[in-house]
Amino acid sequence: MPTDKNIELTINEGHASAPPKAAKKILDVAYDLFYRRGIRAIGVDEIVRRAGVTKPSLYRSFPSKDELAASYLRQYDLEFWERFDEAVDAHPGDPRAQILAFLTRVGKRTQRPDYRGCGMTNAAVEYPEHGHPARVVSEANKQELRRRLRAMAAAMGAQEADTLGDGLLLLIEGAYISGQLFGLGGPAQSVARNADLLIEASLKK
Amino acid sequence: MPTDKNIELTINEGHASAPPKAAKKILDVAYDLFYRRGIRAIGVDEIVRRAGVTKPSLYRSFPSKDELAASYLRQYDLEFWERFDEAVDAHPGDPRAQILAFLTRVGKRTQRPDYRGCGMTNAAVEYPEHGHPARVVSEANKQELRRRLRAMAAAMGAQEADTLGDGLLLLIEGAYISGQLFGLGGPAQSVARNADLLIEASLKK
DNA sequence: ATGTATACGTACCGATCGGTAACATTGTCA
DNA sequence: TGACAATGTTACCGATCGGTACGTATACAT
Repeated sequence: MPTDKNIELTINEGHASAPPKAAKKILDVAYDLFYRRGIRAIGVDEIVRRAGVTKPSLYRSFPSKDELAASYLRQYDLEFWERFDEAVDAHPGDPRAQILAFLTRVGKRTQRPDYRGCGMTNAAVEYPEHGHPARVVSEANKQELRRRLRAMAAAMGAQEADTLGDGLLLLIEGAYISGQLFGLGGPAQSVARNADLLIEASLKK
Repeated sequence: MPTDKNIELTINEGHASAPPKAAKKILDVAYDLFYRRGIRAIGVDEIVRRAGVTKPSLYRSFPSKDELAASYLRQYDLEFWERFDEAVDAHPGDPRAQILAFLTRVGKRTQRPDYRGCGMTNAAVEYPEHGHPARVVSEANKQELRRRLRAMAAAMGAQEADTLGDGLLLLIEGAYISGQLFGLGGPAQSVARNADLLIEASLKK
């Protein structure tokens, strides 16, 4: 009598001998399709077809397509913070280097041929209605990102720490969007350089 | 035997005594709905219903929903450059003041309760497929914006003019997205201040 | 062996999607 | 009055949308 399969699925995983559950295959396929082509653009039929399962299997693990989309974003959230913390951990006690390491990697990813930006950002654009399950996850992720960027700006000793933190967030969001708008050679490749200039200007007395 | 009603509609308009054409009502309603709620989220039935016309009228003036979306964006493009040039014309020969005037107004607009970002940017997120009619218009708009920002950065005398122009574009796109993600009090309100800092840093020898 | 619970599939639902065929009505200008 | 173009009306199309009722297969415990 599972109360919430989606959550169970994220905390469970990897019993070594457990057969590949249908829910996992569904979420994996949904992740890929939702991210690459958009949530509204993908129907549940295509998801179950490519996952090699049937529709009732989807609706036994996920209460609705909207909730499946929210589960996709929760998974995205996990992997996002892995990437973020990887850059942070690489430069202990040096927030400026942490930011630049993160943005250097973002800038590189945006130059990949089929880069599709940030799944969180894209979902918020697709679902402007407040309270939509997917949007709720997206907003929470961005709030937390903003909080951390402002904290890092303060740790750098910026005079207007909140302004700098927000400025970095604007550059990041701009890189996500420009990456998928311009493709190779687009403005997103200079996100780290511009962040560095902005930080420099914000630290100057 | 109209070859292209959409274009005729933008160059015509305003015969004073002409009865309000169906095509105009359709485009006006589509503009509002597509911008506020998204293109994929709105069906043609809702458009014609709210426009007080019928579906055949829509398809007599627009070959498809995708082309209607493209027409909406062409209209958006016109109004966008009106706003942009308004800021430019207010400060002749002073590109830095032009940028800041434009960004100050963008920052203010992002703080409105139901701000929905840039119609161009949103359309590109909704339609990642290359060659989609809506995306084509959106990409052209952004290419031109990039070109102008880089030219203005060069006119300011920035050492890395292209880097600064691209940095300003990143801030702008970030403001569009953050405006609809965070609502009131979001990071987009500081876009002009951050742009000013970035420009300052880029001009310093 | 038999009950029981879980996992899965077949087949279907009403609603809506974008788009069209065929015809009636209107206003304008000659 | 007649011709024409624009719009409206009604009804329809096949495809797809998200979602479900219901039967079946499998595994395990007793």
